[in-house]
Amino acid sequence: MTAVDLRSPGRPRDDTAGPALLAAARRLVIAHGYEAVSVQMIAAEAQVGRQTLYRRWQGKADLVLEAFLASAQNAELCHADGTTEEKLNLFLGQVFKNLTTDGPAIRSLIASAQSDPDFREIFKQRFVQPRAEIVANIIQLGTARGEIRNDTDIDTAVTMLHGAFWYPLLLGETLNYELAHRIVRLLFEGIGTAKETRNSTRKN
Amino acid sequence: MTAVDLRSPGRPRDDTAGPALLAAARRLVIAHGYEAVSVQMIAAEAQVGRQTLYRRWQGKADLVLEAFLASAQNAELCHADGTTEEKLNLFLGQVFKNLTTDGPAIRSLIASAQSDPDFREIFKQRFVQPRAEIVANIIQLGTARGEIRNDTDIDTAVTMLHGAFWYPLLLGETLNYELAHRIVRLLFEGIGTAKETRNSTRKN
Amino acid sequence: MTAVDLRSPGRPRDDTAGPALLAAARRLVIAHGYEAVSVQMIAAEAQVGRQTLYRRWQGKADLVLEAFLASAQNAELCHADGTTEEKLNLFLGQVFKNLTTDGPAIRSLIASAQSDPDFREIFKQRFVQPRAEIVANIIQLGTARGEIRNDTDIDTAVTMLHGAFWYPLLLGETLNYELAHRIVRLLFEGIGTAKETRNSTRKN
Amino acid sequence: MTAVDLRSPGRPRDDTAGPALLAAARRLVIAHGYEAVSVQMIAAEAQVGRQTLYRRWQGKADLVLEAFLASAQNAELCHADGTTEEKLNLFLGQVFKNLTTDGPAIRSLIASAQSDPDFREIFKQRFVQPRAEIVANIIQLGTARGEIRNDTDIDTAVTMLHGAFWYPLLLGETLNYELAHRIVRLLFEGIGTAKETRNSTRKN
DNA sequence: GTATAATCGAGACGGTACGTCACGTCTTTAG
DNA sequence: CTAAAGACGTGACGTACCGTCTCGATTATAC
Repeated sequence: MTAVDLRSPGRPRDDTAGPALLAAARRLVIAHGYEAVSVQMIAAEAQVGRQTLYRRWQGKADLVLEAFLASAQNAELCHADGTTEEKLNLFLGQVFKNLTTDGPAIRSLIASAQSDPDFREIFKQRFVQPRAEIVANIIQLGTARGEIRNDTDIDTAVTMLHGAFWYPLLLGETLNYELAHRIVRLLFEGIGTAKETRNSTRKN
Repeated sequence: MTAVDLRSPGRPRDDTAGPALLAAARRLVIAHGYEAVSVQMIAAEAQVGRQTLYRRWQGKADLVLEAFLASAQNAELCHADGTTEEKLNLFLGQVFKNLTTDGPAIRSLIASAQSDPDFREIFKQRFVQPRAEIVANIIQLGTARGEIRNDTDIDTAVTMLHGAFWYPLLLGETLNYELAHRIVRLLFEGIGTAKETRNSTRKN
Repeated sequence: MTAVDLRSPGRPRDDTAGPALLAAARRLVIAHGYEAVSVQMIAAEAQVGRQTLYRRWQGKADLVLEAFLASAQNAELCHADGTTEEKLNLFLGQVFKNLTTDGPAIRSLIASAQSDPDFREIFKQRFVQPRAEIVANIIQLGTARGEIRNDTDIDTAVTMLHGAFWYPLLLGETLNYELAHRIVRLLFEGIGTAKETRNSTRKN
Repeated sequence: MTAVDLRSPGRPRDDTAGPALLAAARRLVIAHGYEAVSVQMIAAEAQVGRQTLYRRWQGKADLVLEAFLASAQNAELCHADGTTEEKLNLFLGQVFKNLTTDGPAIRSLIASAQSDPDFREIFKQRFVQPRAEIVANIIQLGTARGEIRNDTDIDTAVTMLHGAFWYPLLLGETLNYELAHRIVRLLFEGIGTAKETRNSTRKN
């Protein structure tokens, strides 16, 4: 009774309002795209007052971002067995699957992210970083198992792997399993013929 | 001599107005970002009527896109001599250099591109495609010269190379020569150890 | 008691905004004329957002009309004593007095009214009709009192009396008491000499 | 050849352009109303450049006014025989007939006239005055013939007669022969009963 | 109980930018 | 020098959102 009750007086917030807004935002942005959706529409869809939204988020961008971060959260797992190549295939395949539904919306997001550095930072931390770490882990494990060259530049590899799907995503091209496999394949093999010259050229 | 005179009647368009608008748009968007710049401001900066802008472009997005497309146009051909790797390094280096100044603005652009499929298509055709072809050519030439494996999946290679800079660009990370080199290096070498197994696995 | 609370939810309209807009409109239109006054100016003069204006009226015409309708509203009374002729004199005199200040603005109004049938209808209902009824009442009372011929065509009489001031008003001529008296006089006497022939000519 | 040729050099004005513009203006204003017709439309309808219009008139109002003044010119003189009452009936009937077609357009005109004093003056001189004189003449002749009381206030009578049709015209009501007759009748008879008291009341 | 206080939906508020329209002027080539 | 054509700068229009504010009503704790 003493320290327990720190709740402020007054009517407590409606716990259903937040989730309802997130869901509404997701639905509408997927349906019509970020720009075409107004704060008004989201609040109406959630059957909530507009002020209730502003009480919880800074504005549209803030809300919509969270709506999709939440949805992308479940990109965990991937601690599957199999070779490193198989694991990367699996990872990329899953990412592609998610982006098939959310793609346009995610595009909308990264769009808005461009106009706001803070937004971009949050986006990186909560959306990009986790995925980068998964890939980094897979690759690192691969080097330990001898499937990945142990002088591999992991950061760059991660960058390329992700770029390989961000790029077509942003251009509105379809992401399918076949592309995923081709990307992973290429990443493993490289395009060069002169494999043995590597050590010498690497010097400088 | 008869065929010479195809000019339409009426006062000809002011040839300085278009470039002035493009330049003004570039300047302002670089300075303040896409969202913060209004059509009014651009017209005023260009010392031109607002209607003159609408006579040449659909709206702000259209104009600003072209402003940066034009600036990127001079990504000249890279018919430099040297090995394929050197050429790719050079290409990527140049792209990075351009993006160092225009990066934020380009980000603004691709942002807006997301909300409009038509816009995205134009963006692809005029900004992405030309660069993709340059890289494709370089690689193709490389296969002929034996520097690139002749079973290389060129499309995927191009995708990866571009993704490799779009990705950090959109995340607001710095693009420098060192990254360019690392990307090209990795693309050549691949990350896999089992180079000899390639032909067998490639079968399916 | 339950029926008392019919107020709609949401923030109530600012009761000062409407009158402020009307007053601003009146002031500006009198000062500069209808055409020279923009919606922007009126809103600014009233220290009110432009949208607040559009929330209450269809547009400039609508607002300005009401601004002058309101000002003319106080043309009620006239339930003065006296003979019918004195009452008509009083009525017409009052109308003239009002039009002396508002004349130019009213002209602006009826001007715009011509281009919009809806506008014209409103104008009739709220500006013309009430006055017509006042006059009709005065005349009807006059017939009961034996001051007006009981076979008088009241509608036509009303039309003539009003036309008698609309006409000079629209032509920009001054309206004074003397004119008012002359009109009423003429209306009473008629211009014909052969008063007794009336019944016979009336037949056809 | 010497003194004869005072014509200025260069291409001569196209004499058909002016009339074509007037006709086009009349047609369009009758069809759509003054406000809805743009200078552009008139020029296009007349198959003439826009500048050609501005070379001959100040602007739309100027042109349209002349277009209808010209059309009204043929309000021929009504030197018909018959009693004064018959003549006034005939005159008013003709005016009403003209206004049946041109009414809406004339309304548009007087509308615009309100915003421009010069315009209004021209309108009065060329449209109103001639008709006023016709009526004045008829009445004057009537007094000579003993059909009109010789102490009649002619100016006021003229004003009332014209107001009697301007008023319903501006309110968009139909003008027909029956109304014309009722107006003339009322004007002759007056509405008062006490005809014999006239001379005494007239004193003051 | 009765304050006090924060929440809720609703909607008006002052702003700002948008894209359209018409204006009257200016600038071409052709006659 | 005029003609047709049409681009030019200007400025008002009405619409759409933005983020804030102000209501009455509701729902909790605190006295």
